[in-house]
Amino acid sequence: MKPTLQAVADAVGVSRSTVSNAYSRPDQLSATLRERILDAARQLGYPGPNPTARSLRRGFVGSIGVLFTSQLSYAFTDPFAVRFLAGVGAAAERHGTSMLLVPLPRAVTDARQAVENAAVDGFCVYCVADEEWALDVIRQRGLPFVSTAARDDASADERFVGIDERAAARSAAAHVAGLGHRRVALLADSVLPDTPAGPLTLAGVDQVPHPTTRGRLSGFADAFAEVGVGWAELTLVNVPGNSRPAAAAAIAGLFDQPAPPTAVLAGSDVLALGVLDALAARPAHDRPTVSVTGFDDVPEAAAAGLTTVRQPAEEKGRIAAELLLDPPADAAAGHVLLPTALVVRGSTGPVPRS
Amino acid sequence: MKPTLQAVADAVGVSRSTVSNAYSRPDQLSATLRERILDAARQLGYPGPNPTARSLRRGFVGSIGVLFTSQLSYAFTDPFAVRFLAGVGAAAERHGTSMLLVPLPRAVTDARQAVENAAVDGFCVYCVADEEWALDVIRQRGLPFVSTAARDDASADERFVGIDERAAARSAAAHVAGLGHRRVALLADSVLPDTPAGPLTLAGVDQVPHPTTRGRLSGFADAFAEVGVGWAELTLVNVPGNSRPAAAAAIAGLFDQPAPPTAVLAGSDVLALGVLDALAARPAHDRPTVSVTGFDDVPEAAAAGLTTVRQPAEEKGRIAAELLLDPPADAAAGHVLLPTALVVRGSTGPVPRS
DNA sequence: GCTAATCTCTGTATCGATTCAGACTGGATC
DNA sequence: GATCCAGTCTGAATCGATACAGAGATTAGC
Repeated sequence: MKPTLQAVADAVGVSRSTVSNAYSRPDQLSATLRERILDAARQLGYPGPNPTARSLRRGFVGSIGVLFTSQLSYAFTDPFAVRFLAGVGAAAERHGTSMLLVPLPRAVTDARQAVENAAVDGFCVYCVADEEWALDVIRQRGLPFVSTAARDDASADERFVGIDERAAARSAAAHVAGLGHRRVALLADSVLPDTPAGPLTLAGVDQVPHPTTRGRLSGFADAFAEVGVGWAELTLVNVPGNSRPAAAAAIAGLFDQPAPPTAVLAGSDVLALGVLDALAARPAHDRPTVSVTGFDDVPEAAAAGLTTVRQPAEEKGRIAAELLLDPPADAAAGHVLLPTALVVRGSTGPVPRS
Repeated sequence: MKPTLQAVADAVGVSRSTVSNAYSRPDQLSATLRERILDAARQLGYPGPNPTARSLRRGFVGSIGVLFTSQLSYAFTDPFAVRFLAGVGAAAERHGTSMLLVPLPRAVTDARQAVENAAVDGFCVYCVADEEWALDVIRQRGLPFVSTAARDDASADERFVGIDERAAARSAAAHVAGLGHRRVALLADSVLPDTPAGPLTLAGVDQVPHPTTRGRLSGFADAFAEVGVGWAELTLVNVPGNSRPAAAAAIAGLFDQPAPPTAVLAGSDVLALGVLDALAARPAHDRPTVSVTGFDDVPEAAAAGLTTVRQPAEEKGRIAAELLLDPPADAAAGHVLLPTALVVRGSTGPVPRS
């Protein structure tokens, strides 16, 4: 059994308080006594104050949680998420705070418990799916949090960092529309929960539950509405999961249809790269010329020559953590909108004449 | 002030124990009473048992620490580290355990404190630099840990997962030696601590403090010793930090020297890619033909056509976490050696005749 | 009908520290 | 010589739960 602080106190013949002070408040006792205590502690093999006990008494933990509403391993697979984490990590480092990555079980009840049991002082919520229940739990616990997806019902004092998803998506779509494309497919991850991969008919974009996805699809639709292409004329394709293979599989059949799309607007670079994969997989003589756009501008996008919308990934993570760890006095400053930019590369071009 | 478990007990008129049981041991009380308690808790806004208090009493935390003996942001920059983390994450997920990423301040005293204060049940130590002090602290705390770098002084019961660095490196070097290269540069991250970038003279490879680096350099040296090229004839190049730009900067001057190396063996893919960057940065007419090898086989390596040594990254992370969370009864099983494979791609070729 | 087993629930001890009001000592101040 | 003060150290209260032995009430077994 490891000795406790009490054991050290007994060994030196001082009170528990004094030993505690030797560790946490050196100015509260004479240097000589402090040395004596530290020596005794070394001799006894006292590992220093127990972090958990300390947290309990102090009322804070010294670590922030990062919540991915999906598999934890996903967080490391998605290049955008990784860069986001890097940003959070940089801020955490600056504040001497640890990051707790909490895996969420599939079952909602278990997932709620996971959030309830996380020993953290606050959460950065990186949203990849519907997260409302998670925010409920966090609020219930009375913990501060920063969200990265704009929600309609967000109260004014909720901290947020993100982009104008709709405007950003619109810029990409306007570029494609400007190139003359009118037969267009929109590709998104988990348009509706538990829906199979492939084309999907939806009365309107407002049916999409996930705010980020809804925002991007709205932006795409906006740009095409402007050139006279209505929502019903756009092909919406669902991908279950944000991965290249999933996107490739979901889109594959589309190009063999009577009037295939001449452009595919994807909700993320990962999906867009999957589309490029699907195209590359076809024999050269049967490979349609399709314009493809992504979203995020992950490192791989540049290498693949993908036209995409850039958003500052690390910055997003860094600011999310900063907002959490060092909340601005002004509530308005707690709502940060980051800039985006359309990055045009080789993956988009004019409609081929055929 | 959030209500405590006691408050709920009072509201319902039962003992604290019973409320506790309602949460943690539903089988210890009648279903009806349990419902009554949970209802009251909801009404009062009780956030559920305080995770810290619970951890203190239970004696464990439910999370494992991942220790990077370097900047935390590095962990997300190095593709190999990211894949390692993904593996740890997958295992953590399986066990319902969280991962705590602990940033380490530069100053050793502060860094020690960070490890002392981490609320975790054990550590996966991903080594990027000398870690001996960290292991000391962990041992002192009496926490279990798994290391990924083989150390000479490791006691038999210490858990470990890694590769035979020396043999793996040797395979790469043997390939290059077989192609006829004799003027060769070895590139490694932080050969000696706090040493400037660039060529470095070292009496022998045993002077390198970091076991992983030492292992790989030894392997390189082994292969060349076999074809009659001694340690002194090899050019050792130090890179401060495992990054492409750093590697490019460190190697840049080398090709303008009288008898430039015809091959560069790098201690990691990231460094090797940096070498390729440095070469690509030169004007075409002044670009020497240099064989380059890496180590790890990160995703980018394939795209760049880099010859490298593959080691299973996620597997390493997964097994590290498994060894920690589910220790094998047999001590020998706690020491896992993963397979490696030489992957020959376009970045290596015969010595050009000039 | 009596003992044993089962089900619920309670009370007390405990996890390992931090906090804060105050006791004590030995100068400095006037 | 009384007062004040700064510097040290102590003790009791507290953070918010869980563990475990055991008290009562029921049910089961024979």
